Amino acid sequence: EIGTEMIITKAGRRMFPAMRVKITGLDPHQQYYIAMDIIPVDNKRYRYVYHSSKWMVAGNADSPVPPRVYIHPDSPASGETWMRQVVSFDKLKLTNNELDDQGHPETIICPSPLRSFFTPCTSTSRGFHVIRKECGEELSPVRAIPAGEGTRTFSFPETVFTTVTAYQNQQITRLKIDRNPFAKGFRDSGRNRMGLEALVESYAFWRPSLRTLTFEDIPGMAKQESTNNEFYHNTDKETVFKLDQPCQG
Amino acid sequence: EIGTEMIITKAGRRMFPAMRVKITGLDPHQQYYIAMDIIPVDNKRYRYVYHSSKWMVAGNADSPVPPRVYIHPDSPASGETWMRQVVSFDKLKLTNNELDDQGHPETIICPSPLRSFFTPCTSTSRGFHVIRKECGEELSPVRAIPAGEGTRTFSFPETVFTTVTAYQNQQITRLKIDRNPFAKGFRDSGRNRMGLEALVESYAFWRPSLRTLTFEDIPGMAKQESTNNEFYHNTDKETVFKLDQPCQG
DNA sequence: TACTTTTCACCTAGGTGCGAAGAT
DNA sequence: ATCTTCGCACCTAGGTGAAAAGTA
Repeated sequence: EIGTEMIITKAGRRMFPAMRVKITGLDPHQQYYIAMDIIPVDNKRYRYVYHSSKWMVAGNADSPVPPRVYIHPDSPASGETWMRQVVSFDKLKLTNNELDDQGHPETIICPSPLRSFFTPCTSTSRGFHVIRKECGEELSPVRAIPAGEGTRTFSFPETVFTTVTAYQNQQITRLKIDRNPFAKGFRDSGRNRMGLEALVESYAFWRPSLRTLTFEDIPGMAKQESTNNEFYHNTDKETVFKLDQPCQG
Repeated sequence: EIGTEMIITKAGRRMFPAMRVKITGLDPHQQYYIAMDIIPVDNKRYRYVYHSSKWMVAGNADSPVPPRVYIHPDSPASGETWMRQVVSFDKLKLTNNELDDQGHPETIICPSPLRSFFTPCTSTSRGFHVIRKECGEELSPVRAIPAGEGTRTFSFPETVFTTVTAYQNQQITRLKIDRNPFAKGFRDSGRNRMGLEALVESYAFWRPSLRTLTFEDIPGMAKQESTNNEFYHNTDKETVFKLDQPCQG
């Protein structure tokens, strides 16, 4: 699998594709928050080496950034509401601006390594959080998500990405231009489109466009789901950042 | 005062200007819904008579329409959140489509008289509802707002409007074009702009662009505020629809 | 040199009133 | 004849990557 790249800017840039999840097994009458954050895969910094088309370790990450949580704008809502349709995080934005969104952090999430010297490739993965709404308790974008009984976190190792300020891998640029409606202005009509389907296949992020959060034990929500959490402590980068295999040239 | 006009369409049309309110006196830690609906001023239907620039009674209204409530998208939220800034209903839309929004009535509100033969002038006024969030209770766009202890309704007689499918009073058209950014393409640069400030003054809807909902007794919220509710049972239309006094010609 | 920020043309998405066409 | 609907040009608002300019 190949980790994809996400642009980060000062003003905030959307992820593409956006995370979309289907939720099953909630208590229909219980209120829930749904939130998302991103966590670093390791404490390394990476740079893209063009001649080998590989991400290489290039030092250690910056000091950790204060936690930043994106609370889905429909929160809180009943389990029934959440389960009725696909939950999309398309309004979420990535930024490298530590200051600005302290005050009004509506739709902005902060990636861990910011203003890194080289292409920041301290790749991040996402955790999904489903929090039972307790009376009076309120979630804050600038506090970490409360761990414990009512919180359950899901993560998807294959949705790893690299934060960049400019795309490094040209195949990723092609995919973004081809799939993102807002980039239509850069599309090549006809030629240069060959192999795009194959490209999509090699990027796990794109392939199953929808992921499922399944709750089998609703009332307690105590049993923590561990979908490959070892992944995040994996020191072997090669399993995360496999070499791009050039598709056309 | 002169009642303004609002376009209604099948797809739904925003009100302009949108209702904006400031809320004071809520319990900061209590959760509240805020909702809005519109109610008919009387059961008459009106038509606009051009040569006299007046709205005249032209029969009775259609049978009443099922209640439709617009729940502010930020609902539910804490009193603190609601009071922090101005609450705007700019996403609310008016429609004459009874069927379509039964299923997904997110941002659509249904005016009482629909498909009326003449210009439907069964003017409607708005009620603002602030509902304390009870545990488990959920508000529905297709049910009437629950009356009683936790609900409090405000109404502003001066914000009466007439639902139309095409503007009748040309002065209102001028005001809309001049003030609504989305109608910029129809603006006359320079001339024809004289007297617009005076026009705004004569339309109560525009004048205080912000209204206040004040709660003096928070815990019970039992005392029902009656801001000129007699108005809505007033049979003298002349107090509602005064003659437009042509400003320029 | 190696990264980051800014600006820009080009899109999507959707809110305007107008005028022609449709409906009753 | 009177009202409603639809398509349209013209806006606002904002999401793209490219390329130029900035930074260290």
